Amino acid sequence: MSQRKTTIREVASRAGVSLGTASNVFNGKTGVGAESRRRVLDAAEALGFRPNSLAAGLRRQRTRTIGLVVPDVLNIVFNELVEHLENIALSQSYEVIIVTSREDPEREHERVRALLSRRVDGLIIVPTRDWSATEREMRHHRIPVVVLDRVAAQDHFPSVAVDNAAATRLGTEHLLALGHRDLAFVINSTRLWNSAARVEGFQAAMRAAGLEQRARVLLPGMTQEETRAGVLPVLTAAHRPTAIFTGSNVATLGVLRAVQDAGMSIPQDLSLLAFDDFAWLTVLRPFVSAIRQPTEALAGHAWRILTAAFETPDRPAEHIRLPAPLIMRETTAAPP
Amino acid sequence: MSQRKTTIREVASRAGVSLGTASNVFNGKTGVGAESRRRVLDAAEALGFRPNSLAAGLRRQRTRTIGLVVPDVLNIVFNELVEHLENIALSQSYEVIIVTSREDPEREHERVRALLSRRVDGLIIVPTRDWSATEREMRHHRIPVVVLDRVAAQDHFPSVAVDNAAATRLGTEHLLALGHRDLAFVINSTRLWNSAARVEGFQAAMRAAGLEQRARVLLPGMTQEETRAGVLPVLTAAHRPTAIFTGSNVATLGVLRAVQDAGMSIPQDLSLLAFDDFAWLTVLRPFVSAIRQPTEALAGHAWRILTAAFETPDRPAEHIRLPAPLIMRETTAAPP
DNA sequence: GTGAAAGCGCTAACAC
DNA sequence: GTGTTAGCGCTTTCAC
Repeated sequence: MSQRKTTIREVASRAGVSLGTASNVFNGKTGVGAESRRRVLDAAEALGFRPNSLAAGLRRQRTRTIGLVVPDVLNIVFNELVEHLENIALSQSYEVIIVTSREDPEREHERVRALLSRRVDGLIIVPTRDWSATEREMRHHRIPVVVLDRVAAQDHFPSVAVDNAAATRLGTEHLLALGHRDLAFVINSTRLWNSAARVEGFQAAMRAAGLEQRARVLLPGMTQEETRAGVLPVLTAAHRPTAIFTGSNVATLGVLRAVQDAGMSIPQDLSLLAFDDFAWLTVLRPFVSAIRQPTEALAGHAWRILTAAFETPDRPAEHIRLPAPLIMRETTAAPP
Repeated sequence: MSQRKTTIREVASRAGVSLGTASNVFNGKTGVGAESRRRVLDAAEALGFRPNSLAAGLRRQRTRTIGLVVPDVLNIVFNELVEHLENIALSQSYEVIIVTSREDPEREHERVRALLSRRVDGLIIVPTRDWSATEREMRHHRIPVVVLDRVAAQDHFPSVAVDNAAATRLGTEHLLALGHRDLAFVINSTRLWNSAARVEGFQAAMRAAGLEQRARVLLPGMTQEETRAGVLPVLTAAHRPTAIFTGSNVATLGVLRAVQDAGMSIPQDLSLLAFDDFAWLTVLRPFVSAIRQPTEALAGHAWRILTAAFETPDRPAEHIRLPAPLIMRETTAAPP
């Protein structure tokens, strides 16, 4: 389609210098005469020269590109992570290529292979439930990797996330202090390690209060619609919970719909505490109480660890866990 | 950092065939013996061969990659567009590289240059307010481009968007039919062509009703916070509007905050109609009436036009305008 | 300070 | 059906 792009060779010849000198100019190498430099830059400008990063990457064996694998790009938490990571990358002249796994292990594996083909220098991944094939691939290729958000108890790769168990323990204690005894924790699945940790924190707090048999855990599914359908019967049953703690924003949305279907009001009939906070929760009623993930700090750590691995490939894996603050708003009150 | 990756040459030698034959296998070329093919595939598997797409792209002068430029990745409309475009791309073995301009013309220009350096085959862009430099760059490089969402009256490049003026005209007529006479249209800026069209539709409907002097247009700024600050005084003034029509989701968020600050209730004190619809609008109260953009159809058209340009570089620019349906919910009622 | 030349990994043209 | 070779555009020695 497009006619041939101008090459560094053409720039050099127009500037009357050798190809090597032109290359040195574009790479900020010292030892190029001021006059030559100026002429190269002028020629590049005149010709609209855009260096071919394919060729540069091939030759240099480094692309200054990192791959970012997220389950999807509609989830606010991942959005924020992407946003921060891209800003950091740009400030250090790196590029980031975003791919999505859609919670599908096969697609995840395939997307990672595509990233590997592009010869990214490193990978930051929010893994799916079963990412063993992906993980094996990454290890085989000995590429620096940081696991973000959906971390396991002990990952082979360095990892960064919030302290999920501590966060839900704190939230549960808050609900307990309000007087609630029948609590339900709603989350998509416990096959995600971070979800499992959230459930654990909930159960630990209930156990500590001597309430383990009233600690219900609902696992309605990965989608908002499944959550709605799964939670509705629980809400309308005789012994219904007086408070619900949702473990993800997808679960929160599903529960809100179920509450709506059940014709209940929050917090009069039911208290609600959500994991993940964002703008709409503070402007439409009721203002939902939530646990906020410090996405900017998470992104910062992930980046730091990844780039440190570029310098020192065999450094021991760091595992960062950050606290997540609880923000009380209108949806948490004493039980009816 | 990483030791050398395995190359097609090593695969070929392990399979006992020539480099060219191995290449033919990976590119699905006909004319390779079944036996050779099998051995190449086995060798590749055994060695964990990942073809270097930098080298392939360099040689082939095509990357099967398209660049997608969006203002940011936190806006739900752009998220949906990204999501759909990535799915379409994948289904046709294309890759998409997403970059964000953050509403900054310089950053936009710089990001496009990066995309050009990567030798993407084509570009889909949701441009910033003043993208003349970016546009010039694209034209200079003669790369296929499709302008998405933020289209002008007559773009040089093919464009796809909703029919903004028709959508706001429809919405305004609805508000008028409810009995409102004092309307305010709130949007971030009219420097975006699509915003200008939305304002026009609003004004056209007001004019048709003989109400042009009561048609206020508020331009509080690009952020949610600026919107809140700019709208609040209007809400608390003596002659306040009885209905507000917001021209973007950023404006909607800002107006909702201002309404909150003013202690008003919707729709009792004020009606609200929003441009852009999404999940949270239907689950938190009040359920906001909105105009929904058909993002999947928009993405589909953009893709179709771009890939058509790959085949036929000089085809005349198509300009698609889709209708956007109005979804009435709880925030629009008769004036107080 | 500058230039010549090799080669990164691959595809495509061509010879066999 | 298979092998050989040139060369995509760049960076990087290494001479000068």
